[in-house]
Amino acid sequence: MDKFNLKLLELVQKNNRLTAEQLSEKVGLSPTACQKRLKKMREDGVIREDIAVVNRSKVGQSVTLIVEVTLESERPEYLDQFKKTMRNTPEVMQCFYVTGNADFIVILSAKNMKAYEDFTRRYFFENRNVKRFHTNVVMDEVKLGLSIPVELLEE
Amino acid sequence: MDKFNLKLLELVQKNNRLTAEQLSEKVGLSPTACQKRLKKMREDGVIREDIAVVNRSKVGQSVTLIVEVTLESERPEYLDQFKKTMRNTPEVMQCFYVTGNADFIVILSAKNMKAYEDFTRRYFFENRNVKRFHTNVVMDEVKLGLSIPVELLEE
DNA sequence: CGTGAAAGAGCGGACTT
DNA sequence: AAGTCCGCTCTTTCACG
Repeated sequence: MDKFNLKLLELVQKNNRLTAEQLSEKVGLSPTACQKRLKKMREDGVIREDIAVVNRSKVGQSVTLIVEVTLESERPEYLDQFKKTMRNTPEVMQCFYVTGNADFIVILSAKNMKAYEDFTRRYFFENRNVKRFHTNVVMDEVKLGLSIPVELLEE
Repeated sequence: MDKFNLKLLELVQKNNRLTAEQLSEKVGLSPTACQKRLKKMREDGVIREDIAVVNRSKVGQSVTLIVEVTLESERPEYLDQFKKTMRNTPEVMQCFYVTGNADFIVILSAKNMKAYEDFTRRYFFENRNVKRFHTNVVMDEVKLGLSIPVELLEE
């Protein structure tokens, strides 16, 4: 993790379709060196995945919700079961197991509030292990990213 | 937005480095048709960006926190000021303005708890407009994505 | 890490349905 | 309007210095 790799990460976190040549100009290495480094970071799992981000509002997904979920029991088998369900549920974009008042924080996407109501029925009300949940409706996506600022990274 | 585009979106949301040929096999169109469709979706903003996702734990960012923030005043000028600060703060990965108990939900990344403590001092305790905040420490990133499930999309 | 050649992928034009 | 085929160009890849 030297400054070249950090610079590469900074760039590809914003845009992973830059060519090796474009990267090389900004990084100060040869194109091939950039590619070799990126390949290694992908193999090592430093770069976890390369994805396209879709604009929700352009594909009929107009509401985003953040739900705090508390389970009846925090026994491992119930936790794992809940995690598995969240992973396999398409509406769920993100899910975190957390300390604090709630057990899970779930970020999900829906076509409209009716669709979310249906979701709560299926996954929360009909799940005996869900003790309670509290819904926050997103009014403004102030900032939305998965990127890590290079200022915070270490060599 | 026909079924071909939806299939393409499904694929590139998981991996945008697939070649046009690989896509064509799964989609059932020619490679060129896939490229043209993707190009158009990028131009139209349906695909918003193409990014590499970095594994935080491998670059010295070991803790993720989800914070519910309540402001003293919800007057527009204060809201906007807080939003602007969040957008410009590198530690903040995501920030949502929400209805519910809190005003904002902030997802942020830090090197360790000490670094988060410093963060709270700077941005929460020293901000007179922050009435209270509640921190959830992420123990497990169960699911982490910005993707939209294709099952939910409409043609 | 850089160079250079070979293989592969992307891009655009012309033609077809 | 959209898809396919084909050829050119740019990119990636890999062996070697």
